Amino acid sequence: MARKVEELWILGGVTAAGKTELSLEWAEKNGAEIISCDSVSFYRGLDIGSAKPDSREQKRVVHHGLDLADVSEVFDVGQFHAYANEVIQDMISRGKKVLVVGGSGFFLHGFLRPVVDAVEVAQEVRNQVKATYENEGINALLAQLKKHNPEGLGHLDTQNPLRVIRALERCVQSGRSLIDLQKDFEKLPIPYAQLQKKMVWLDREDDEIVKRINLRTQQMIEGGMIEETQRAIRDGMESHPSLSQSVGYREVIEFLKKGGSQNELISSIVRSTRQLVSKQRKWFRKHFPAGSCLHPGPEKSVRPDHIPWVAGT
RNA sequence: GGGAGAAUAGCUCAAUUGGUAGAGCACCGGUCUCCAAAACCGUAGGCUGGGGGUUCGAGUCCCUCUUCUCCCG
Repeated sequence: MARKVEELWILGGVTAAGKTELSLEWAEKNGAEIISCDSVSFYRGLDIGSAKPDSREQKRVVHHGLDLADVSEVFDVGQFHAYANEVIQDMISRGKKVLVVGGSGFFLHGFLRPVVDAVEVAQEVRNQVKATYENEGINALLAQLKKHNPEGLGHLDTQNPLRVIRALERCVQSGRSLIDLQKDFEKLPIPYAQLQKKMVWLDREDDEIVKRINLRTQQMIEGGMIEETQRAIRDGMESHPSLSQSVGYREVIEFLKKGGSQNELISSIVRSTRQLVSKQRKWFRKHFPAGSCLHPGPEKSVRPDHIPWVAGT
């Protein structure tokens, strides 16, 4: 008698492809709860610009992964997966199906492969490395890194300040070399291995996506995204290292500072949203299983019972 | 009608006294172990508005045509 294997349903997809509606329909029919995997929807107050499911939609299906942090604090992939792990255990113990929905590649990656190790960098180390970078530049960081890594820096992108900062933090914190840390990292087990992953990602023809992005951006601005951004700024979003650079909010912040017409604002948001879609497509093609791209025709929606789920690893 | 200026990559603009056209952005491709909707790297892209002239050599100087902008009537 085989024991029952629980599933982890993962619905990915590019921005504006229609993930939200499809996820609600599928979850309703299957008695699932949803874990949102959207790096901007994690934050309280960022509702319109992140296209967060609204209160009516949240009433249709129980949602997790929304409103977990303030815009002044960083909610990183490690924290997200600590959270997701707990929520998933709980959902399974309550007999609920688990549906992960989102378009944030790096955060989705954490369901498929290890993305964090055990090294927890203390705030003092973080501050110290940051101060060195700000006062002395990236070369000072590389010099320190070389002391910690007589055998070389492995695959580190030495031109990318963020990568170098992260690398040095981990070396200082752990007292170990990058190559050493890398070896341990490679031994980490596949996450959520006890669950059978069922994956699909939603995409649409470019013309169709552009139409949807145009419409949606217009609606966001009319729906109060500028005011939402002003509130978020007041709550400290600008001190957040990546949130203030996120698609849409970045453009509104610039609009608030430099002015300009609303049409220019909208077209700049549309442009960066299209860039995001392009990056997302590349990510899904590379990291999701072959054949897991769901591509409805123009103006078409997908029947939730017709989703061609593909087994993931 | 008269005068002035401009025309260079998809866009905005560079190019010392005339010496085989560069950058930013966009596009396309790629990287990434806790800021990832971020950050970083790379490729490609031009008969320099058309035609003629001067010169060893013209984006650059001269003539002409076209288009656009501004000013005066």
